[in-house]
Amino acid sequence: MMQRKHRTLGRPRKEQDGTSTKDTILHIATGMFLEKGYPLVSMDDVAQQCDVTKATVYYYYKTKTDLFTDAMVQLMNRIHERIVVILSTNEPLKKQLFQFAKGHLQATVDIDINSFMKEAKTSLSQEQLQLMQEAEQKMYDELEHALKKAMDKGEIPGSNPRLGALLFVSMVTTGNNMNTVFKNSFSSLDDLVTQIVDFYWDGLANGS
Amino acid sequence: MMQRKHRTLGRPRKEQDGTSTKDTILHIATGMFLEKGYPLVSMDDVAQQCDVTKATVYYYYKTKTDLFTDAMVQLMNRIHERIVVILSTNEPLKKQLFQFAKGHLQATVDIDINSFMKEAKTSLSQEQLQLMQEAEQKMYDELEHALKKAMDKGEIPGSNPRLGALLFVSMVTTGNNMNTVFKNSFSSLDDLVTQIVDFYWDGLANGS
Amino acid sequence: MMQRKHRTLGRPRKEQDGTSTKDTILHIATGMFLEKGYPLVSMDDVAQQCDVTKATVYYYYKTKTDLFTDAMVQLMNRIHERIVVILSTNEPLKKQLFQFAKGHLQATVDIDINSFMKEAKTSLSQEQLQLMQEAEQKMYDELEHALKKAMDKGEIPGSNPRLGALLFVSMVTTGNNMNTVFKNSFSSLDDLVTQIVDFYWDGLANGS
Amino acid sequence: MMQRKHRTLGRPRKEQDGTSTKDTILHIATGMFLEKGYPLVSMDDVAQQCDVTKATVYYYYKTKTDLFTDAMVQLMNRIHERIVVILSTNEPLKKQLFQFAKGHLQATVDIDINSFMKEAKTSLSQEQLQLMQEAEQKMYDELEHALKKAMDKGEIPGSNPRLGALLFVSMVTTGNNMNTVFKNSFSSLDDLVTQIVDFYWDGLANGS
DNA sequence: TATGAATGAGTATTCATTCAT
DNA sequence: TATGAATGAATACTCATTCAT
Repeated sequence: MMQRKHRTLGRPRKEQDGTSTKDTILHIATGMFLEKGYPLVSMDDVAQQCDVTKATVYYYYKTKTDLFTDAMVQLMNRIHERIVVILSTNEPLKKQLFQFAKGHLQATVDIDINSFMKEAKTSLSQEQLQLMQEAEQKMYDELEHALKKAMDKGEIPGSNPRLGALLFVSMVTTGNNMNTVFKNSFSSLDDLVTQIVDFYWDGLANGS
Repeated sequence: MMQRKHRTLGRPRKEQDGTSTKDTILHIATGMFLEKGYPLVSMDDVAQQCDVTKATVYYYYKTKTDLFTDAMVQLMNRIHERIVVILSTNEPLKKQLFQFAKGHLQATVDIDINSFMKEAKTSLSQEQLQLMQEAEQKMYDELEHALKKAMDKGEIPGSNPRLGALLFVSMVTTGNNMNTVFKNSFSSLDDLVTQIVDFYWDGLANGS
Repeated sequence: MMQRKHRTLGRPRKEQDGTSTKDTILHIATGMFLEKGYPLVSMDDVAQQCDVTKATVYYYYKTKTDLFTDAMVQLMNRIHERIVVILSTNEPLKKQLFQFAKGHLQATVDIDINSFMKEAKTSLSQEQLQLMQEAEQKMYDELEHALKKAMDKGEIPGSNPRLGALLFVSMVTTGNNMNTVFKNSFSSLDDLVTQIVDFYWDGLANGS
Repeated sequence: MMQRKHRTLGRPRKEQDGTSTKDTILHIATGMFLEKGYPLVSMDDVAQQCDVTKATVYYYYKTKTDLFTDAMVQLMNRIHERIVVILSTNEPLKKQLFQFAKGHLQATVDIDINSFMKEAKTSLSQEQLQLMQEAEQKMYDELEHALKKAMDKGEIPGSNPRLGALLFVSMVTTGNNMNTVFKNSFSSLDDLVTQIVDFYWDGLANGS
């Protein structure tokens, strides 16, 4: 009862666990934005979840849109890195796609980038939007590049690689939502992922 | 206390253009929700766009979530009807899919049902959520049914028709967003739709 | 204790005394702005003084600057009317000036228009500033006009009437502040007003 | 814990340009207060303009009101000194007044002491208010003294010298504001100053 | 059927101030 | 001497909702 009801004024010592306050905020905020969407996350909420005051959040991020932009860009950069790692192996493309999809679906949160971009468009500054779009592009670029390489190698027939990249991400994202819509149809995550990748690979008309 | 304006009995009042106030509100609100998303549309906004007072909106819709639910359910029902019409023809499945996709892309607004449901989840009552989910299911049911029929007829090989339905909608929806991401790649709407449906049909590995 | 701790929700009856809520707010706000200056009056303060909620204040005045502008313009209009009344008599100019000065000094509050304009300049919109400046000009115009007429009639020698108007108001305003600075020197308000008008009339070098 | 940079003992540290940090802050803050008024200048603003951190400002000035008081007192002292210099010459009073007025008007900023005192009154401590008022009085004392001397010498007729001092300052200050109200009427600063001093000297009824 | 007036709870943001280093 | 981190309280403004008419 006497421990930390009222936090002491001024500056307490740095976090014990080595993570800076700024990173903590960014990390927690990212999760909240993903879970509830930009408009439904208030700075109050973020501060409370981070166990700091709102003023502290504002000390590190000048506006809510700044926090959001930072969170999203950093998130997309992390995804990008994962993509790079996966796609830089010598595995066949289909296996790489499987790994990417599985990783995406394993993330507890539902990362629907498109819906985020839309939500944000109304609120973000031009500059912030551009930052996010650049990070987004980088992700797709990587996938597109891998598809193109596979086409060049003859691994898959030639077609529009950009479209292929976008559609793949959209299908994987949909897989995430499926849990909600009809969870009981798939025995395991692997099963779901396999089916999605197969579908992507073979289309409706060429299934086994 | 008795000053109500004289009014023809029995017949609901109509505006000059034949639409009732209630319908006008629902119609306009639908558009606004689609354009900006649930949290960014205020009852004030709706009232203003409808050229009535906020109180009038509340006269017809008890809460904002009621308005939203009604709007979305009605929208999905309309889409459902359209699907029914398209899928009840004797055309080959692929052509039907093309027609559906094209209709979807022609709608100026970007109907990303999944992101909508997520946005709303926090705010809606259990009952309202269920209403919306039922309407959503009905849409997918129809598509799924058509896929199953095509499988039965041997038009396409057998596979998970539910998954097929979901993925098709996700791909078409993605097509809507493409304008933003890389607008310049397609000569026309038909071109885009064709490519998406082809991709859906043949997959990555079976392109022409 | 049970009477009006929590004011009932919804809309209570119109004010008993016939003044509309909007007027009450404007009136009270005017006094507060005059007393403390624009930045030191918060919308919360205003609401509290008016015994309504902040939301009610915003119901009538969309922004704080709107409220301020309205308050100042209305105030200057009132002063303008008083000037018109006083200057439209057939009394000699000096007596008219005396009456104006006395009325100004009798107002409990210290109306230092110049300082208000300065304070406001940072916060107001171009449009709002213009509204205030127009109201201000109208006041000075009236005085200037009276001076010019007196010059034409030969009541006073010709000189810059605009400058004369501005300086007169500045001197009268200073009289208001004198209470603070050296209150004990004047036996009565009439005494102070007389001395100021005399000074204005005769200057430093032509005193009795 | 011992890492203080080596430092010459005894002599207070100076910036390259010879002004101490404390003086820099005071100087810059003075300008900001004059330009925007007490409430509209934040400690953050001051720190930023001074290119130090807020904590540094607080290192030298315990509170914002302290900073303000110091700034204003020092400013009034400087003005006082200037008055002393001007009034201690053997020039005729009218010429001295002209010089004072011109100096006042040349200062880019609009020093309306009265409005400043009012703005501050709510925030300052009793002690701080007294400090400022003393500095203010000293200024007026000097002018009053000069007027009295001129009366004693018969240079001007006898009248209330305190009132004369106050009104003079008020008229000169008004001159400063005139730029805004009707800028185009005066060919030059000298012209404006001359007219004001003439008006002060001769009054409305004794112009040339 | 429709509305004007009012509200309580929130939302983003700012600010003076403190304190350990 | 100087600062980076943190805070509590305020500030302007919004919004879903209610109710008497």
